[in-house]
Amino acid sequence: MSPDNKSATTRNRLLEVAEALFAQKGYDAVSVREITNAARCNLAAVNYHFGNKKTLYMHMFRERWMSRAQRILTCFEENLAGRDETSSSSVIQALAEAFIKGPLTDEERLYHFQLMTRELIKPTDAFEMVATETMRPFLEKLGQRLKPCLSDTGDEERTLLNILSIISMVIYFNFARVPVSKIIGHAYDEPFKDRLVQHIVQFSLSGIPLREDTR
Amino acid sequence: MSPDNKSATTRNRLLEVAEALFAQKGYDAVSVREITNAARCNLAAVNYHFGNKKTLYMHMFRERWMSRAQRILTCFEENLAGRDETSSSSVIQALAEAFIKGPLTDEERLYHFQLMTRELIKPTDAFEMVATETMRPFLEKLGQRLKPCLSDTGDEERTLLNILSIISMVIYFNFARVPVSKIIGHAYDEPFKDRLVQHIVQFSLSGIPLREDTR
DNA sequence: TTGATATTTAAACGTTCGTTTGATACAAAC
DNA sequence: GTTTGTATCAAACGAACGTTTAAATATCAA
Repeated sequence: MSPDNKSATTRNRLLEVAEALFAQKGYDAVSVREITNAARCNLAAVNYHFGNKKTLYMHMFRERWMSRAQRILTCFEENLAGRDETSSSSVIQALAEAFIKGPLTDEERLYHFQLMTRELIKPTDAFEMVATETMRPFLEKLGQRLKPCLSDTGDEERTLLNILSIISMVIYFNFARVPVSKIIGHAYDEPFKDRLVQHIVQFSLSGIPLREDTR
Repeated sequence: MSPDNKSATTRNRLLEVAEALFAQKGYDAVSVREITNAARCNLAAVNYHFGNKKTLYMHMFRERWMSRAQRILTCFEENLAGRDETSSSSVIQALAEAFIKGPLTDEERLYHFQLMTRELIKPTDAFEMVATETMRPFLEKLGQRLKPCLSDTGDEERTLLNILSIISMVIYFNFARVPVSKIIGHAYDEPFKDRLVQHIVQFSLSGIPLREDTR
């Protein structure tokens, strides 16, 4: 093969279509024939390049999912670089924007969350890989950014729960786009994404706006 | 068949094991043979009682998932009946407890969220059914309870986003139990569930605790 | 007890699955 | 020109799939 002048090798096409199909349908619902047809190559190519279907899945997760997660993390830090890094609202806004607006196309973001959610429901070896190599470092970095902003309650667990709650909103408004769109009544266009980011920051900082007599 | 003296009929056993298997593995990963073996009946029983595999799935969702969602809703209202119904913290606590502690066994709750999450990733006809018959009425009821507590910002959309944010935490801390457990460092025992409920209420009411100079 | 109906059974249907095989094409190396 | 290694191909393998069939069995009112 020529070294890497063209990235659309059979191997790369396989990884690309495998990701789309596995994300949309799930591992068991996608056949090797479906993948190789979409990648315009021979049925045996999966076994030649990756050994078997399962190993193709693992390589796809490592070479596509994790590198994209890295792009989100990079985006988070770039968002933060242009702002006041010691402000809690800056950190939260940078986080929410990295996920909800972020460097990913709508399609990429959809696949990204579909794949991760499938792993959450029924973890495979890919989940362990992602947990140790991507999630934990990300949580650590996020914790380092946020802890200086939090009032020190002396309760490490509470701090973690607060961080996880922010993440829960970011993830929810990303992954449940279809039902959220239906409930709110319009699509995930750019103004609405801005609105969502603003809402997440505000909710994280002060919760829901209450009437004084109903606490 | 005798009317309903014993509920462990072949039909009911099929619905029961189908739910567990579909939740754990997903529709495509479960074979009819696996279901009928687990239900200790003949391979043809699925087609005799339900016509085909897909219809078994739909019946399972209607007769098991939705009736259980109803139990959660009932639990929410019972939780609320014993408290100050006009207090926002009471409403949020009743909601969080209904889901996180709730009337379901750990196994039931796991299946419940696994099935719903699979529908969120890749909706089937079951999702439409659940959305109109279960989710929308639930959201309406929750809105009626919460709106009197919220300061009237005159912004209907913001109110909806606030409600969805509370729901996002409730769902996240339920459905992502495995990674949350790993991150926090211990299991979902009763004290931790109480802790979670308390955290969700507090976070919803006032967000994260901040140092004054880092807003 | 009989006849009708409901349910269960073993066996087979045709299809699709993941994987393997052996042949072929095409480079660069010697 | 031959060798060597990489890549692709069509064809076939056995296994498992969802579904169908027809016979056997169970149930129960008349």
